[in-house]
Amino acid sequence: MEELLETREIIISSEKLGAFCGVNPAQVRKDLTFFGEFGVRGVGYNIGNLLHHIQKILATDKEWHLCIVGLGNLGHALVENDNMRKRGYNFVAAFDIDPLKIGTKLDCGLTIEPNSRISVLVPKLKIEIGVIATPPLMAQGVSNLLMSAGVRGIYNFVPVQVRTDACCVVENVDFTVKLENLAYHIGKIN
Amino acid sequence: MEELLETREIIISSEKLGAFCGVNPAQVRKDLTFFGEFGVRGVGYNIGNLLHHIQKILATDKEWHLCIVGLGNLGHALVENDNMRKRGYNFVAAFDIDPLKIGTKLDCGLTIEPNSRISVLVPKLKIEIGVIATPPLMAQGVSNLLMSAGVRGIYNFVPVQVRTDACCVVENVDFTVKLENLAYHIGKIN
DNA sequence: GCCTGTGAATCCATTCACAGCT
DNA sequence: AGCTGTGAATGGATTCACAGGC
Repeated sequence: MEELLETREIIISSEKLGAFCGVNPAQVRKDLTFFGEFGVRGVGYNIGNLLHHIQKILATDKEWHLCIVGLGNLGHALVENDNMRKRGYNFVAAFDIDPLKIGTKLDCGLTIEPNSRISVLVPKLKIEIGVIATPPLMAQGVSNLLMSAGVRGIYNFVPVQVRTDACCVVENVDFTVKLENLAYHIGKIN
Repeated sequence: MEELLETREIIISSEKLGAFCGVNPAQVRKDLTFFGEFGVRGVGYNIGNLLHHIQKILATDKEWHLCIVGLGNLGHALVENDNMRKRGYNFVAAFDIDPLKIGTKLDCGLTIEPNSRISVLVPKLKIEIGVIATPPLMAQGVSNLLMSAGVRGIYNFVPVQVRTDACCVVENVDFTVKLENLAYHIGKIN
């Protein structure tokens, strides 16, 4: 989306927007009007303006504070991932229970804290989203810690279903799901 | 799903199956009958039998050969991930261009090979799926290499849209998509 | 009686087509 | 004339409800 700003155009039609991301122009308009009227009839959508509104809607106009729990390879990969940072998702704390890891400084500047500090650091650093990449058995316990510390959402990379209360949203990631898609499609072709 | 095998039950009803994964019982039946008649009227579905059929359908009854390209933190996390291995997705080769990494032995037993060996190792090891976790600029080049080497699917962890020919399926992973979901929901609540 | 398999009914998302604004 | 916003039409997926087999 940001790419569009780099073209010299100021205005874009639902037609072009649709072509750009592979959907029907009517779809684009329906979706957009669900949130408000951002276009001008007979003209189109102001790109900068539209982007601003979308950011508002997706709440990507603000900077989010995240923490990572569990610094195995995956945990590391996530904290160092600057794609997230670029989009406004900033890791401001890192937790683990391994005494060997605690105190270690990460490339991104964070120092690994013990899980026991979750309850104090989450409120202090205004952490809204907890990302978990722990061993499976720890996932539920860590989630509970995060929730009672006041986290509003949990991004779960552990292949385990995590139970939460209503005030906390969960998104699960399971790498094998998309692999199954691939496998299914490949299997169908031959 | 496998978890169900561990319960003492042998037979399960569409009702319970639905409850188990949060869908309507009729949905369960419709979906299953699409592929065949696996249940017994008045009784239910034999769990072991059903699992077998599903594995057949999803082609998870066979062992898949994968390779990883790009061994940063994420690449490491993926190859070492035994959740994939358990489900039949086995990494049988690892590639990188960094001369410092080439020749290194990974915990999983693989030795990192230079990208230049992709074209020979993919056919030799019968690799069907290539997983890419390289820097963004390399992603397209690596994909081309993989495709011409005969890979049937690409699992793309790089935040870049990769073009492929029809004979090759792509699945893209972007960690920020689910973060946007979280952010949107959290934003709506308060 | 119980639970599957399935046509019919319902719901929801996508698309069409046009009225209305610039 | 051009393009948005939107009711109406379409189509696909979900759910209902019951016939058929255990």
